[in-house]
Amino acid sequence: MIHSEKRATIHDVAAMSGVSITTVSRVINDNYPVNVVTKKRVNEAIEALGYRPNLLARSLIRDKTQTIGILVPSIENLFFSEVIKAIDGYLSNLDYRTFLCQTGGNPLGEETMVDSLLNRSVDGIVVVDPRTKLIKSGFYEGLTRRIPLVLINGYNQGIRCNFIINNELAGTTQALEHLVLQGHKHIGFMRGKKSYSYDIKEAMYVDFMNKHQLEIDDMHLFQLPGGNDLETVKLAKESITQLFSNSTNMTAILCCNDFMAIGALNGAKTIGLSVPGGLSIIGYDNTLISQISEPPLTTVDHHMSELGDAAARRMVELISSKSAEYKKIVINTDLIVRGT
Amino acid sequence: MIHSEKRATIHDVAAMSGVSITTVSRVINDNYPVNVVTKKRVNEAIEALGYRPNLLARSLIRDKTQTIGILVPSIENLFFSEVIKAIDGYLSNLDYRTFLCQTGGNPLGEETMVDSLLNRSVDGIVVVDPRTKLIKSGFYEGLTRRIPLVLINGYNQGIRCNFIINNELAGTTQALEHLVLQGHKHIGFMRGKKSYSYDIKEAMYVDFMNKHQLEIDDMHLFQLPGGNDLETVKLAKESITQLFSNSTNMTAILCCNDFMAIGALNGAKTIGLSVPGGLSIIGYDNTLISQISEPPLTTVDHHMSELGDAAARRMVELISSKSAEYKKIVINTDLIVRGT
DNA sequence: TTGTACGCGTTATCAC
DNA sequence: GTGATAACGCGTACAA
Repeated sequence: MIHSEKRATIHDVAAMSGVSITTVSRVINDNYPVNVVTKKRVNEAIEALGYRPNLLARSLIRDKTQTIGILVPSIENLFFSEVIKAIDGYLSNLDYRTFLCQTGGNPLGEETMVDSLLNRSVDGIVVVDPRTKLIKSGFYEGLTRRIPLVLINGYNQGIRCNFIINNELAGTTQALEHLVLQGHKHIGFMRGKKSYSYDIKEAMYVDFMNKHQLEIDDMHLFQLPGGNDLETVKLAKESITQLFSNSTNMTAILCCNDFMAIGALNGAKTIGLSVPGGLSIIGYDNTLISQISEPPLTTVDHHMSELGDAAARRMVELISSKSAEYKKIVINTDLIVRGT
Repeated sequence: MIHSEKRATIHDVAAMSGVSITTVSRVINDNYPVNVVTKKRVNEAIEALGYRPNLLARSLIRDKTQTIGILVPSIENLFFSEVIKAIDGYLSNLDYRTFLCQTGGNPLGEETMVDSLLNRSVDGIVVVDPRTKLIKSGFYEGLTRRIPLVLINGYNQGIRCNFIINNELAGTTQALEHLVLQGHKHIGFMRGKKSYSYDIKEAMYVDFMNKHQLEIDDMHLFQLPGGNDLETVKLAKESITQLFSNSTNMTAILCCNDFMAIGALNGAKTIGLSVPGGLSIIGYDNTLISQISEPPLTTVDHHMSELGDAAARRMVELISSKSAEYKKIVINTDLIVRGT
C-alpha cells in the first residue's frame, strides 16, 4: 500500500502567499505583529493547502513535545485503567498526548520504558505503581532531577520524588471501625503475597485489633498466593469455604481488594452462609465489580480518578516550574457501604 | 523545579572520540564499514557520555517515528482495555510506542485525535470501534490513503479500508443454537440503544428465530436505553424483574454484552428465579465479570486479544508495504458454556 | 575508511 | 512589518 501524498510545509505556504516562512510562522503562532492583509493571504494559503505544522520539527527546536509518558504494570487491571483514563483525560484537554507503556510490573520493564521515553523527549513521566526496588535504589531520585516525574503510590519515607498516594491507613481504619461499630469482634484479614500496600494494610489491621483488644488468631489472617487478578477470586473463594468447613468464630473480613472480596462472597454463597448475616465482607478499591455483585459489595473507595487527576495536575505544575519542592499528595478514601 | 542537565549529542561524542559525526552515526546505526579501533573509541565515548540518539531528530529526517496512535472511545471499558493491551503488547516488542487517545465515542473526538496524530507524524493509526458516521462519510477512506490505518469493528460493506472484525453472526448463532439444543423455544433478546453490533445481532436473532419457526413477541425483545456500562446492569435487572412480575413464557435470553447478562442474572436472583433452571442467560464478550459472577456466566468469547494482535500484525504489514489491498480479517468466536 | 556539507520543517535572532 | 539566516540533532549523498 502506498501512502505518498506529501504534506504541505511552511515553505509551500510561504510560496503560495508570496511571503517568507518567517511571516508564515508568525501568523501560525500569533506571536509577532503581522499586517492584517498579509495575515489574511497567509491564512487563505494555509486553508487551501491544508497545511498543518509538523510538530516533530517544532519540538526539536522548542525542546518541548507536548507529550507525557505513562508507565503502568498492565493496562487491563481495573484499578490502573481508571487512573490512566483520568491522567490522559486531564492532559488531553491541555493538548498533551500520552504514551502508554506497559512494564509488566518488573523493574527491567520500567527502566527500559523510561529510557525509551527519554529518547523520545517526553515532557514528563508518570509512573503508576513503581517498583519498590527502583525507588530504593535511587533510580527514580536520579530520574526526577532530569525530567518532571510523578509517582503514583509506592511511597517510601525519605525519597526525594513527587508522590500521589492513597491513604491506605485511613481506608483500612474506616473499614475496621465500621465493622466494630456493627458489633463485630472476630474480624479476619485477607491479603495477597507481596505488595507494599498489603503490608501497610496488614500493619494497620494488627495495630487496630490490638488497640481494640480484639484477638487475631491464625484463622483470621489469610495470605493468598495471588494478587489482584481473576485467579485471586478463586483462591479467596476456596479459602473461605475451607475455613468455614472447619469451625471458626469469624463474623467479618476485610479484604485487600475487590477481587478477594468477590471471591469471599462467592465462597460464602456456595456454602450457604448468608452475607452479611453470617459474614460481613468489606472489599477495597471500589472497582466496578463491587457494584455489580449481588449483593453489591461494601468497599473502600480510593477515588482513582482523583488520584489520576492529581497526578496530571502535579505534572503540569512541574513542567511549568511552579513548584521547587518534592511533594507528597495524599488522596482520601471513603467507605462505601453497600450490601455486604 | 529545574531540570537542566543537558543530554549529550552526536557532536559531543564526535568531539570526544576525535572523529566526525558521520562516523559516530555509522557506529550507531551499523550501516557502513567503520574501522574496528575507531568503532571502539566511539563506543567508549558513547558509554562515557551516556549518549543516546535523539529520536525526534532521527524521525524528522527518516520520516518514521516508530509511533502508532490508538483511538478508542474510552479506555476503562473492559472490552477495549483488553484490545489495547494486545495491540500495545505486540507493537511494544517491535520497539513501537503507542499514543493512547480517548475519543469519548463521538465523531468530533475521533477527527480531532486523528488530526493530532497526523501532526505528530505517527507511522499508523488503529481505531477501535470507529464511528459509523465517519466510515460512511468517507473520512476513513480518505485517511487510509494518507497513512496506514486499521479499523477494529465498525465494518461496512464496500468501504475501502482495512478491517479487523468480530464474527458477530457466528457468535450469535452459536449462542442461539446452544439454547435451542437445550430445548428452549421461548428465547428473548436484549440489546442497547444504538450500535452497529447490536443491529447485526438483532437481525441475526430475528432471522434465526424465523428459520426455526420460533415466535418472537414484544415481550421477547428488550431495547435498553443504555449501552455498555454500569448503568446498563441496573437497567437490565429492572427489565427482567418487571417482565417476570407480569407473566411470560420466556425461558432463555441472549444478551448483547456481559453487563446486560449480569443485570439479568441479578434480576432473576432478586425475584427468586433460578438460573439456569428457570431462566437461561447467555452473555456476550467474555469479559472478566462473566467469570466472577455466581454462577459464572455462559457467554460468547470474542477473543479480544486476538483481535488486537491481528490489528497490530496488519498494521506492521501495511507499514512495510507488504500488502497492496484492503483486507477484512474476521476473528472467530467461541461459546463459553459456564453456569447460566 | 573517513569527512564535508546539505536537508528534514520548524522557531529564534538579527537585521532592515 | 518583514525577511535572511542560523539553529535544533540527526542521516546521508558526495567527495576524498
